[in-house]
Amino acid sequence: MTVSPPGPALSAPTLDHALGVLHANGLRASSARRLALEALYAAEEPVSAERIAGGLDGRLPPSDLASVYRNLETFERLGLVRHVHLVQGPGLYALAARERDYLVCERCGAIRPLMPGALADVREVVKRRFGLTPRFSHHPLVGLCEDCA
Amino acid sequence: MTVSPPGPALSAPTLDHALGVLHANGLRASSARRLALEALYAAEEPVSAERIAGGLDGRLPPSDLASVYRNLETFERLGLVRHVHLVQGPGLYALAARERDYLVCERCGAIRPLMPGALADVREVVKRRFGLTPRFSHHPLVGLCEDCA
DNA sequence: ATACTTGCAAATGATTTGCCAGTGT
DNA sequence: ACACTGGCAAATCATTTGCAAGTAT
Repeated sequence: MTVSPPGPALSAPTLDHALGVLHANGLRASSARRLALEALYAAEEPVSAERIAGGLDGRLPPSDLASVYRNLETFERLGLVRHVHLVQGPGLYALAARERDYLVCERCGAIRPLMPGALADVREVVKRRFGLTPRFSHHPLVGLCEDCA
Repeated sequence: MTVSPPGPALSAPTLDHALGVLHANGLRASSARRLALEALYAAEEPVSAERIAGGLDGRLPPSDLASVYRNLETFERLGLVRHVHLVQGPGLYALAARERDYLVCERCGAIRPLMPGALADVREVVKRRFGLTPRFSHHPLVGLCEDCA
């Protein structure tokens, strides 16, 4: 067990770390996988599989969409990545370390990422009262924003 | 303005009432529309457009799926019907008077309809804190149930 | 060498759209 | 009559699956 190096290691392990996790699980570090991971590290916001396959609009070489989906699923299984359903449009993927809770307006589509913990008490109330633990990072809290209500 | 007759009028207006609303909006009481409404009145639980088109598994004559979707949209516009997205599977439709809030497990798909008001305080907290008014009757509260957590 | 992977095409599921013939009023 | 509707086929969008050819280890 090694000591984490300084830098963004804890909040968002490096690409090398991700490749290490793949290797540790008997999976290969193919160029397509490297590319998908690079895209995820490069993107500031959650991105769709389509945008990853498009090389983030040309910033990176393009790759096959079906493979991107397959690899994203693999990354999720390994705990490296998480995706969120923002109600309209495709699912969006981000590094697990960048996971966030979201609020979405069902009418205008406005998306609002929240600070970690902002919904902690809501989650706790729902869990205690109904035995269901909400994951607003996967299925956001949906409703009408002030402008649309 | 007439006085509501006794009976289930308020909680779930009759089929005749629904047809009256159509008429009052210059829309026709076609047989396809009658059928879709009959299915909605007959169904105990929210139903998919597909099931309505199938005549509720044969209980009623079948009709065209695309038309069912178009008519359900019309009914929603008139406030007669509401649909809910239960995360997996197609949208489910029910008479507006039968609208309910739902809890859904993202893993096993378990669906739990709630008593009216059960989430009133949660909705209120989210509204005050973030300006977003959740509609758990349209997009349920999603998370992990006790068995899956 | 030999699994694991990719890339491409085709299938899937839910819903929408175009269009013309049919029908309620 | 005449606009509103229905029915049917085709299109869309996001995602999945099958499979033969390619490639990391």
